[in-house]
Amino acid sequence: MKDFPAIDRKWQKYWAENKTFKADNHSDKPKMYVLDMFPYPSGAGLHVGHPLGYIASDIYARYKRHLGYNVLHPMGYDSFGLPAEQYAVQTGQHPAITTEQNIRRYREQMDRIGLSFDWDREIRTSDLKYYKWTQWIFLQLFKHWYNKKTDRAEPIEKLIEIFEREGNAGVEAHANEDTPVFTAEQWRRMSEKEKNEMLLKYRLTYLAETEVNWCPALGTVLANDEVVNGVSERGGHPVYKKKMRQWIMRITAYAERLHRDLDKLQWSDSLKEMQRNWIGRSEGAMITFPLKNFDDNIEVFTTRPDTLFGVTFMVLAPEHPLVEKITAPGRREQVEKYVEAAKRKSELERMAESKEKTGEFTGAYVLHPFTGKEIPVWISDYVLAGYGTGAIMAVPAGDQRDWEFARAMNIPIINIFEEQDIEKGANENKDAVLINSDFLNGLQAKEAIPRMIAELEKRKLGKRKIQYKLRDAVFSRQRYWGEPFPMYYKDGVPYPIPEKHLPLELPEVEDYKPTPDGRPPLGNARIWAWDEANEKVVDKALIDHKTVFPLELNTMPGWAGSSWYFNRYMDPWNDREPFSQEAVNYWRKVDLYFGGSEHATGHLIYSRFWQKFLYDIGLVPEPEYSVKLINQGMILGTSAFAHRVEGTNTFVSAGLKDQYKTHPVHVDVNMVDEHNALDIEAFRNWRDDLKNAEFITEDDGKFYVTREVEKMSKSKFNVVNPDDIVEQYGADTLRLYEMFLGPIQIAKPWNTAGLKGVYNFVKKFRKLYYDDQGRFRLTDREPDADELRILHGTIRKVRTDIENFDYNTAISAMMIAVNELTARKTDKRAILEPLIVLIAPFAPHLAEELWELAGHQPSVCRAPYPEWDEKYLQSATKEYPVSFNGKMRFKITLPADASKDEIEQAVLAHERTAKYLGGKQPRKIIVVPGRIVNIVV
RNA sequence: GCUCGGGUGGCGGAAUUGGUAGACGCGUUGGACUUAAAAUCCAAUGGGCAGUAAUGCCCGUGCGGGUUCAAGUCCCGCCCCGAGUACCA
Repeated sequence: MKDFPAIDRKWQKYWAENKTFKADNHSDKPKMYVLDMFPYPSGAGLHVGHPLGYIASDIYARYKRHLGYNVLHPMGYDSFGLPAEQYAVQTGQHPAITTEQNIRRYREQMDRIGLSFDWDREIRTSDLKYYKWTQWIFLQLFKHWYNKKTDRAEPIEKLIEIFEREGNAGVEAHANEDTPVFTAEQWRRMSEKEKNEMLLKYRLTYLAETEVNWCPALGTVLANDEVVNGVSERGGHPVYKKKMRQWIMRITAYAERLHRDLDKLQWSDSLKEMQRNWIGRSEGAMITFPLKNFDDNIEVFTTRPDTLFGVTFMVLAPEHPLVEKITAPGRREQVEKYVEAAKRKSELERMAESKEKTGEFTGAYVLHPFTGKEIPVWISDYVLAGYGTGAIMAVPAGDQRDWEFARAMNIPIINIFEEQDIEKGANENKDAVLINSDFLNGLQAKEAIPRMIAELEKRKLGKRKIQYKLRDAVFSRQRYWGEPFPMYYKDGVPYPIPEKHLPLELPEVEDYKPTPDGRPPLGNARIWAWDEANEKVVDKALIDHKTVFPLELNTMPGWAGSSWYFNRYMDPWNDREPFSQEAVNYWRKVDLYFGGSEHATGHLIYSRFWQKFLYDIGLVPEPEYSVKLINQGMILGTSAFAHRVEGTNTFVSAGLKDQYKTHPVHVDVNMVDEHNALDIEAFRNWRDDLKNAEFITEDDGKFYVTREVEKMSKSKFNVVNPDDIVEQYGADTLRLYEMFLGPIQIAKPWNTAGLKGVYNFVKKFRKLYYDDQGRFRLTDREPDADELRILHGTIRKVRTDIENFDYNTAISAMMIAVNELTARKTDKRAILEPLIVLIAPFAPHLAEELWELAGHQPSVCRAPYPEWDEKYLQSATKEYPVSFNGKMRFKITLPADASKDEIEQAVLAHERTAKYLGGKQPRKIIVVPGRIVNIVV
């Protein structure tokens, strides 16, 4: 018998040479698209946690191939990214080289696990042939606008036509807030520059001076999902608000559809909920408050228009554009000081101080739209500039934050709720009955809100409004290692490079750092200007020339390439379009997507947005590319700790540590055995400072460590490398064990000791096919009823479990079957051959080996799963509901072909029946043809 | 704080959605084989009580109530853990 690693190598080589997993774009078989989120190839390589999702999807893909599907199961690399660039800054090595090395390592590790990818379709986002089309899609976004009337993206030419015909008054678009109204005549009189600037306010990707998350340490802006708790997700550096001219994606145009279509998705509740929260849809009203002594109004958004009569003050965000204009001369100094201070604070500081409410009175007043009463206008940083209008109507009786502010600033509070004590806090309960509220008196929020909105709309004081938390996504990064924007600037206005000249290739630079004057790294590129007349990239020294213009210096963010890659896999060789209509109409969408939930508010929302855009412009046939998604949970590390006696170089074993004052030290898990005993010699040699360490051992002379579950990471010395496992036990054992650990959706700790169980199973499984002399042997004898029951019961269980991704219980079922068949010394082909196919998705290497030994063509891909169903139907078990006097009481499980007598006997024997009848004999037991058992008492 | 998950042996986890709780695996204990160890195989393994024994009984799914012939599963009220989010008006 060959050892397992030898079998692995044999079949991995076979699959690669025969392109066993090549998917065809033309097939009569039903199609199945199984996709993993592609990885960023980092320098550290894969640890045992990474392949979890790949193994899970691989099992599904292989299983579906057995069932006769044409399976598309591709893999690639999200290969633009920060680490390669940071490495380049330090060493001067081109990021492409680092990336190439890392990819090679990833590929090697994936191959060793026996993953059935169609490598002919491999894509890399940093590949010229790929990012050509990322740039192309960017240009399409630039060339489209969002028409609210048709609720979809439309070509910008159509908008220009409308402008020329009738101006923009009748246009309902998702456009910038500050877009002025103009007539057709005004439009025609605009200069080219003015026209372009106007159109920019409508385009789905636009250039705008906006407040962005600026991270000085990384030298770049960050999208909202890249800022976590006020610091950068990568590196944890402080993040500040800063105004910059940036490319922005108008994702808010799709907010409603992104929200609405979540209902169509078979994602986990938590994932959908995360996206819902991120989109943050809330229904309410826009209300206009006229300013006293000014021509302007203050507009606010509120979800509680019913509390309008409780307003006692207004609050503007410090950044609100009206602040400067309306501040009274006597208040100017304090207000300016407050605004300055707010600007200087980092996100983190602003959050840290969130407990205490601060603010300043502007000296201005608005008039209450119904009562006409004067209401003071304040500024405070508890109102966010980026949400709603950046201004609120404050109702201290109904909103806790307003209540706190009112208390802090000594502003009066009007109670507008019946029988509610608002001495200690606001009443946010919507069931409270309104008082002091004119025509709303006596109503609850449920009726009062629509009443108030109707009244506001009637009097033209406000209107119904749906507000989203989702903001337009900043798309510019001040980095080198990303897709260049195919844009150049003429007269300060952006122009696209003609599509036929794509890709705009990333230029060489001498230095990957930003330029000395603070421009992005592409500022270091010499050949980086666009010659409009000759339509080519030229030396930027020529920029003085009339037809040569500067190119964009920013690059696209990491999520650009990952927002459409799933479509590219369908037709990755295409160099005339991103993918052919034929291919995309055949594969349509991803049938099953595997990935981590950490992408909920990043990749998974941006890619849905791009898919909807591509759908609008007729490039893809589905508005959602991934209806079914499985989130695999993380595999955690089990860290080991030795306990050092404080102030000494003496370590004390776990059982004795309570007798000393100690602190824990991470120990490399590879130096600890499965009983938690430490290899003291290895530990001493691990680091210089441990050479002379002393050890207080336990009575058995051993030194024990303590264990704790943490994230798997190099710095915690708890990383387990899949290569080591594969080398020792074979790939099949690793695959089975990762799946056996628990449900794939749940985070669970890795424990190498448990491997033994599945390794035994793999060995036992193989042993079934060999006689006592170690010869492969299958006989053609007829199987008996027991053997058939075991086989088909297992087939049923494993099949339903795979369909539900309950791989751990599927493996349990196979373990039971193998134990039972071993006990019976089964050697029949009719039983053991189907079993090979059953285990093949989990343990493909062993399955191939046995399948070949059994005399079949290699590659179990064409094994006849469906044929077995009939046999299964004959021998499977069924559930029989049992009722007492017609009322259903319980169910018994028996073979599907059980006779009437057998069922009667089973019911009588059933312990619970006897219990329920209290020892009485049933008058009669009726077994009805519909397989319902009725007991007449 | 809010939202969504989840609490089952020493451990990872099962339980066909209201029907014999603890499948399967690890670990542990005992046994077989062996000069010995490893490997392998067999048996036991939630807790308690009674019995020489086969076996029988009681208690047990975070806590307290409830519905039901029957609750890990459903309802009400708590406690704890995890994830996301954070002054979103």
